Amino acid sequence: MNSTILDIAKLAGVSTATVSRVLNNYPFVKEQTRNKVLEAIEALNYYPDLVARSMVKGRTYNIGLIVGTLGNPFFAETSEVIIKTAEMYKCHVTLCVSEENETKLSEYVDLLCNKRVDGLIIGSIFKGVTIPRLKSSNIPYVLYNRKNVFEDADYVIQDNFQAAYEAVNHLVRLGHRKIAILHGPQVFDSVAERLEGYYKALQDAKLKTYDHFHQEVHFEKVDADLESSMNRMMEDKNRPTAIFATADFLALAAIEYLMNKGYRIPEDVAIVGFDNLRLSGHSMIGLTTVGQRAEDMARLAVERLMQKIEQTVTGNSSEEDSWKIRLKPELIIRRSCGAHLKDMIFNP
Amino acid sequence: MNSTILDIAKLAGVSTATVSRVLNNYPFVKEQTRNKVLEAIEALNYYPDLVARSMVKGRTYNIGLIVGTLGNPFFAETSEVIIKTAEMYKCHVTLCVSEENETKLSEYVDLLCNKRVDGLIIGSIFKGVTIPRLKSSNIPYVLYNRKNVFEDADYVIQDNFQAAYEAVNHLVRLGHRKIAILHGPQVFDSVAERLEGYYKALQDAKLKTYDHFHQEVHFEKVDADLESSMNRMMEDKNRPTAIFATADFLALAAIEYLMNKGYRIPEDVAIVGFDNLRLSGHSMIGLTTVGQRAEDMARLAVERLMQKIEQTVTGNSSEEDSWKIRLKPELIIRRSCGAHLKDMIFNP
DNA sequence: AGATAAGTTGTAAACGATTTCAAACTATAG
DNA sequence: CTATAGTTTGAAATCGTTTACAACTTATCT
Repeated sequence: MNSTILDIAKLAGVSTATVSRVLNNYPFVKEQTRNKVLEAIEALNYYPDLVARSMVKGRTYNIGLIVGTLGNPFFAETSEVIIKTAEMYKCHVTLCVSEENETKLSEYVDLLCNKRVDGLIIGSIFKGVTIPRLKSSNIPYVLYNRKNVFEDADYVIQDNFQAAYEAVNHLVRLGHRKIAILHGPQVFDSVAERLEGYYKALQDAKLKTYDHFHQEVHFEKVDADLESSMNRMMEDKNRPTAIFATADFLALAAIEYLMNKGYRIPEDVAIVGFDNLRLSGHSMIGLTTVGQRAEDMARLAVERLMQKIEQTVTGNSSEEDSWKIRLKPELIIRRSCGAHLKDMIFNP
Repeated sequence: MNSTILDIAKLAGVSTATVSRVLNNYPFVKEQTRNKVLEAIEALNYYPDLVARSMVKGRTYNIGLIVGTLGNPFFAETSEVIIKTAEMYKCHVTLCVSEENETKLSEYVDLLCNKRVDGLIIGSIFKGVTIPRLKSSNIPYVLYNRKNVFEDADYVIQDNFQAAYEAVNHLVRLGHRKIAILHGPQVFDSVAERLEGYYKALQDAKLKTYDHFHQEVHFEKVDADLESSMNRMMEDKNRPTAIFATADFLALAAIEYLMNKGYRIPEDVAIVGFDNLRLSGHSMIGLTTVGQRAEDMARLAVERLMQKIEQTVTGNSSEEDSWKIRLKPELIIRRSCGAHLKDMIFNP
C-alpha cells in the first residue's frame, strides 16, 4: 500500500542506502542524486515507516506516562505539560491510566517496556510497592508527584510535609484550636507526608487531636466515604472549627457537605485544601489551599528523563548521580479559611 | 541486552519458528517442546519486542488521539474514557494536544501516520479545514465532539443546535426578554451550531437581539477577552437579564466578572452554561447547564474506530456505511438560571 | 604523473519477530 | 505392511529501514 524506500530507490535509479542518506540529511550526497531522490519521494508520496526505523535504531521516540486518572485535574494538567515538553525532544507519549491500581500499574510497565518505549514517567505509585520490571529491565524512568517505590528511584515531588505544616499552622495562627484533617489513602506517600505535617503543626502548637478528627477517604468511593467520614467528624459533640483537607476535591466535597448541613464557611468551619485547582480560585468558592508547582514538576520530570535516556543511549551512565527534587509549594490564602475576617487574624 | 527469540530457540534447542508458535499459542506444538521453550523464556527473562512484531504484522495496536487541551475537563474526561475503552481492544493510545492549532493538528496526523498507528481519533478539528494526510493515506479515523472536516468523515457529536435551543428556551420560559450569548470561536462547528440554536430560540419567541448581546471570546486569551466582552455587554444601557454561555468555563468566568461588579446571580443576571463540568454542580456554584454525554461520545468513537480498523485489516471495507451520530444532551437545571425562584417560573 | 585525500555510491548484513512451505514424524485404517 | 491423514518441526523469506564496509570517482598536491 504505502511506498517504501525500495520503490524510491528504483524510481530514482539509486540504492536504498542512498535514499536513506538523503532522508537523514547525510552530507556527501551529490546534489543531483539528492534531487532525483527527492523527486521520487514526491512522486510516490512517500513517508518513512517509523516502526521499521525504530527497530534498527533501537529507539522509538516514545515515552510512557502512567497517571492515576485524568479525572484528577492535577494529572490532566501535568500530563499536558509532559506531552508538550516531550515534544521538544521529538518524543510522543503513550498515556496510561492506572486508576491507582497496583496490578494495573505493573502490567502497564510491562506492556510499555515490551513496546520498547525509550523511558517512563510515573505519577501513580505506592508507598511500599516494587514493580518487578522496573528493576529487571534497565529502562530509564522518573517518578513525579509521589516517590518511594524503591530507594534509588529518581523523582520530583512537592515538599508535602512542609506544605501541610504551613497550611495547618495558618489555621492555628487564625486562632483555631480544634483542627481536623480529611485525607486520602495513606498508601500514597504524599498523603502520609501531609499527615505528618499536620501532626507536627498540632504538636508544635500544643494542640490536641482526637480520633474523629482525622478521617480517611478512599478514592474509589469518595461520595459514600466522605458522607460517613464527615458524619463521624461533625456529629461528635467535640466538633472541629477548622478542617485541613489533603486535596482540593476533598475540601470542595466537605464544603458541599457542610453547606447542606447548614454550616457557614468559614464562620462555623474554616477550610484549607491542597492542590489549587483552577476552580478553587473561583470567586464563588475562594478556597484557601496549597498551590502545587504542577507545571514545574512535569517539566522537570521530562527533562530529567531525557537526560537519562541520552545517557542510556550513549552508554555514559557512569556517574552515580541520583536525582531527587522536592519543590516548595506556596500557601494561597482566600476566603474559606476566614483570614479575611480581620478580627480573627493574629488574635489567637 | 534483551534476549531475543533466537536466544530462546538456542537454549531450548528448537527453531525460532517453534518459539514463535508457543509465544502465540499455536496448536500443534508438542507439550514437551512447549515446556522446554517456556523454561527457556523463564530462564532468560524474555519479553517479546512489540516493535518487531508490529513490523511484520502490519499492526501496532496503537491509536492516536488528538485533543485540543487537557486543560479542558471535557477533553481530559473523554481522553480517559477513550484510553480505557481502547484497552479493551488491547490498544494503547498516543495522546497529542493540538492547542486548537490547525498546523499542529496537521503535523500530528502526519507523525502519527508515520508511526503507523492503527487508527486516529480526533476531537480537535475545525470547520472548513481539510487535513491532507487524512485524505491521502487511508488510515481509519473517527471525529468526536466536532465534525465537518470533509463531507464523508465518521463522527459522533452532541446535538448542539437542539441543546442550545432548549437552554435558551428555558430562559425564555423563565420570563427573560433580554438574553445575551457569550460564545467561543465560531471556527468550531459546535460553537456555530449553538449560536444557531440561540438565534432560533429567540426568533421563535419573537425576541430581539442586539449587537452587544453576542460576544465572542477567543480561547487563547480568555481572561482579557472576557473582560472586554463582558464590559461591552453589560455597560450598555440596554443590559441583558440573562446570559447563555456556550461553555461552562465561560459561564463561570462570567459569573466571576458579574459578582465582582456587584451583580447578583440569578436575581440580576441569570446564567446558563454548556458542558456540565464537575464543578458546575458544586453547591457553591449551582450552574444551570447542558449536560454533555461525554462518556458515551468517547466510548462510541473508539468502538467505531475499532470496527473500521477491523474492516481495514480484513479488507472488508465493502459497505459504503457512513457513521454519523448525534447524541441528545440534557438540560440540567440548577440555581444560576433562577428557576428555583418559584414566582418567576412559568410566569413570563 | 602518481600518490593521497575527500566525496559519492552500492552491497549486504543487521534489527527481532512472524509465516509459508516443505519435510519428517506418528498414528490409524485397510 | 503400506497408504493416508494428522502432528510437529525447521529453513528461509519477509516486514522497511539503517549502516558498516568496500569500491569507485574526482579533486588536490607535489
